[in-house]
Amino acid sequence: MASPVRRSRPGPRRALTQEEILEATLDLLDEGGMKAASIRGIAARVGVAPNAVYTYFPDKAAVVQAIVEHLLGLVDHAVFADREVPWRLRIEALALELRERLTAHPGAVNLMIGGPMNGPHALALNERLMGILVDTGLTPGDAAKAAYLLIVYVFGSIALEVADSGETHRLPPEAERIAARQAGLSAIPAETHPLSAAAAGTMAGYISTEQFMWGLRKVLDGITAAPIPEADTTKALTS
Amino acid sequence: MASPVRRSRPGPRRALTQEEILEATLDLLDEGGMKAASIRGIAARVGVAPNAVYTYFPDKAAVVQAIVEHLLGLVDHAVFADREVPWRLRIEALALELRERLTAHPGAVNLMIGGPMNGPHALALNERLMGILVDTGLTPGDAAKAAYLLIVYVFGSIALEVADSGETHRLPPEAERIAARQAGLSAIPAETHPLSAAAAGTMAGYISTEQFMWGLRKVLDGITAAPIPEADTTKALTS
DNA sequence: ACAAATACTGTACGACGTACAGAAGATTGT
DNA sequence: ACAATCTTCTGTACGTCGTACAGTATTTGT
Repeated sequence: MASPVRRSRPGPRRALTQEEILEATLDLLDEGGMKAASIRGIAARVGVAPNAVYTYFPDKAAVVQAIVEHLLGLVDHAVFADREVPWRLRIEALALELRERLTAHPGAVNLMIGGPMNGPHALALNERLMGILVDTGLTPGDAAKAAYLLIVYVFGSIALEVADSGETHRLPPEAERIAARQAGLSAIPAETHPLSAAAAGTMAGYISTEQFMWGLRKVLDGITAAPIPEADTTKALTS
Repeated sequence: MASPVRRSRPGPRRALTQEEILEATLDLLDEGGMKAASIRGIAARVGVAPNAVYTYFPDKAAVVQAIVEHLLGLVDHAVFADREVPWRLRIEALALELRERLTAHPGAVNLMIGGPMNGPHALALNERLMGILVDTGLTPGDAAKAAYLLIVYVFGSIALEVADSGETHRLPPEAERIAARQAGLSAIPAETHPLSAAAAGTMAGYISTEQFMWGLRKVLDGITAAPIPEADTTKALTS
């Protein structure tokens, strides 16, 4: 064993902390989008030479991963542990919280989808979701599958939502984005796409909170619904 | 009006086509991942100077967008138009087809989530899904919402699946990826995360076809399930 | 034959991630 | 107290990226 607790090692004191770098990165991400969050930009903002960042993180991918973890850590799971609250409410609140936290930093969402979500906070989220789901009587196996289904839905919604606004670093208000979609969708030719043309109004709201909640409730309905026996089409498809 | 059909304009004949460039890009994407699909790499592969690519596309973003459209275009929607087939089967087959087409090019999936999916093929997919859903008796409004729910689920699943494997340009076989996840998840501490630790086996299969189909069926169950009246928690949440 | 329009090449710029070498600073053993 | 040692940072540099600019070659319509 080496020295059990090394209070300090020889060498100058660090001018920064990992947190300071992450804060700076998040600021840059919010102000200028993904392309502004460069190693050189981060270094400039915290006032060091570009390569000094490599003292704190081995490479840029590590910074990105840490940012993702940092953001997931902002979600206070404990709030949703109260078993007095109906379980659907707990999940809906957790999903909304996640959506708010993440859409506040659109640039970071793309980074999140760019790599595996293995970190401790991602695991904690899984544990929290499973905890709520087993309370409903689901078996651990089904609870895990349902937890992932919810994760896929929430993160998929968020990813498609921020992607819809393109490279913007700060999402415009929801009403504005819906109006922009409305304008774009008004050009749908009714001859070739009658259904979409008729539902253009609804489609403009694909990225709305209302659609998010609607879909979430359908997912929750599906999780609790009795299985449909004749719907097992596995054999027909994998032939 | 200018000349209605300009067969050819002055200037040398083009040495390439947009399709050739897209093919080359897709090849590079498959061989070397996102970072290999550079303008310079594409140009080298088709045998021109880097900036010659700008004759066919205004910038790299346009190439990316075209790639996404190209991939979506590979999905043959017409196959799923047959109303004789049960609607759940049609949607499941369409979802599986999409998943297969897209996971075949993991590098392209990240690009897809990076920008809005406005193209004609994305719209065609929406129209196709709505067509199947209105066949079940859904109103056009609900059909649109349900179509987007399905899109979110399918693309979210795919995005998380390819993200789980990191930067690999070609996805390893499913069994291999599951085993890798299993190994990683075996380190979950049972004291702090008892549920996850107990369900590690199921969690390893989060990226499996089985989980994909399980979730899809739950979503379909949710879409067809009778609404749960007391589950309307909107007021409690938006207070 | 000539002028106009187009497709390409050559070159170059700024920004990126990051490797390498060296200088400055803080702690340790003596 | 001093020197050895280890760490943190700076300076510099390399290779790669997207792409702007100017020039050259090729095809067309007149």
